[in-house]
Amino acid sequence: MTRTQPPRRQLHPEEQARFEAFLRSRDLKCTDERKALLDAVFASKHHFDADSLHLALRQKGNEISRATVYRTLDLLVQCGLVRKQSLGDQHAHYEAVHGDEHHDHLICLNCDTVIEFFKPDLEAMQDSICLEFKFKPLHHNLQIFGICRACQAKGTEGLDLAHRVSQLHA
Amino acid sequence: MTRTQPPRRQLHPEEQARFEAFLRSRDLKCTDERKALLDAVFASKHHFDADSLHLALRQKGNEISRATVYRTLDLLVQCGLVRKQSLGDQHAHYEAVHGDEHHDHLICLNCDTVIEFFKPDLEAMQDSICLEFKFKPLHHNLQIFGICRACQAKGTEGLDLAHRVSQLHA
DNA sequence: GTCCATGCAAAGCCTTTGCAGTGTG
DNA sequence: CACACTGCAAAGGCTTTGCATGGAC
Repeated sequence: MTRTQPPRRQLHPEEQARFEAFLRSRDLKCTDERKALLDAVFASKHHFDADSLHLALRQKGNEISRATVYRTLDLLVQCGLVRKQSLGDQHAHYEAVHGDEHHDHLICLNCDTVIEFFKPDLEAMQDSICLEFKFKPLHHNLQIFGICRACQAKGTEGLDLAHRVSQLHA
Repeated sequence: MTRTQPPRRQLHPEEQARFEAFLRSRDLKCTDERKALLDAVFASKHHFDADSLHLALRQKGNEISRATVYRTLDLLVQCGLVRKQSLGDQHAHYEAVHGDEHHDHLICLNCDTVIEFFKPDLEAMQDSICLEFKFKPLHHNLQIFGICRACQAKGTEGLDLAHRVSQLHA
C-alpha cells in the first residue's frame, strides 16, 4: 500500500463543492483558510461556538484569526451549510447542516447537554400556524430547557436553576 | 369630582403585591426604583429591551441607572413576572407576563413585527417529546422567522434577507 | 495586476461588577 | 442601625471593523 496519496484529501467533497459554487457565484475567493474552516466545521459532530472552532483550527496547525473565523462562519451560514443558534447563553452557537435535516433541541440546564430531536408533526403544526397568519416562514427554532434524564437521576439539579432560567435569554 | 386622590396610585396592584411578596421572601427591599420599574414594565404592551425601558423610565422622570434596570429585570424574571427572550438579534428582549399565559412568536425579518400566538396542541406535543426523552421541561421557546402578511403584500422583502437570516443568532 | 482576504488591534455593543455613598426595614 | 440598594464608571465577553499587507484569479 505505498500508492502516492494526494497531498490534501478532500474531506467533505459535497459540502466543499457547494461552498465553492457559492463563493464563485459571488466572486469571492476560495482560500486555504476557508477550506480549512469548512473541514473543521464538518468534522465536528455537535454544536460549537466561534471560539472553540478557532481553537480546534489552531490545534490542527491552521493559523487562522478569530476575525476570519467569524467572517467565514457568516459566509457558511449564508450559503446554508451552517446554522447559527442561540442555546440560552450569551454567545452564538453553530452547527453543520447535513442534508436538509432540521431538528430542534432539548437543553439541560444542569449539565448543558443538548439533545436533538426531529418530529415531523411539530413541523406540520408550525406550518399550519403560519398558514393561519398568512406568514411566510423562512426559519424556525424550538428550544426546550429543562433537566435531562441523567441529571434527574443524579438529583444534582436545582443549585441555582432559578438564576439560570432567568439568564436564558432565549 | 374634587375628591382627594392618593399621592401615588397603585397601577398594577396584583403584580405589585406579587413582587413585594417575592422581595420579602428573600429579605430584599422594596425601593422606589423597583416599584417604578415594575410599573413601567406592566405599562408596556409589547416586547421591550433593557435600553428602551431605561429610556422610558427617564422620560417619565425616574432617574434610574442602567445597572439598576438590569438588576431589577433579573429579579422580575426570577419572580416570574417577566420573561426574557431572544428575538434574533444580539440583545435580550423582555416581556411582561400577564397571568399564566404562554405564547410563541412569529417574527418578521423585514419589518421586525412580532406576532404572538398560542396553540395548545403545540404545547401538548412538546410535552410528549419530553416524555419520550424523560426530559423534565422548565421553559420553552419557539420562534418562527419569516415574512409577515403585510410585507408579503408590499413586496418589499428580500433586500438583504439572506444576511438577516444569517445573523439570526436564534 | 486587480480586488478580495487576512491578521491585527481597536472599537462596539450589551451586560455585569466593584465600590463608596444612601436608604429601607 | 445593619444590611441591602443605588449610581457611577470601569471591566467583561463576544463580535465587528479599519487598515495595511498578502494572496487568489
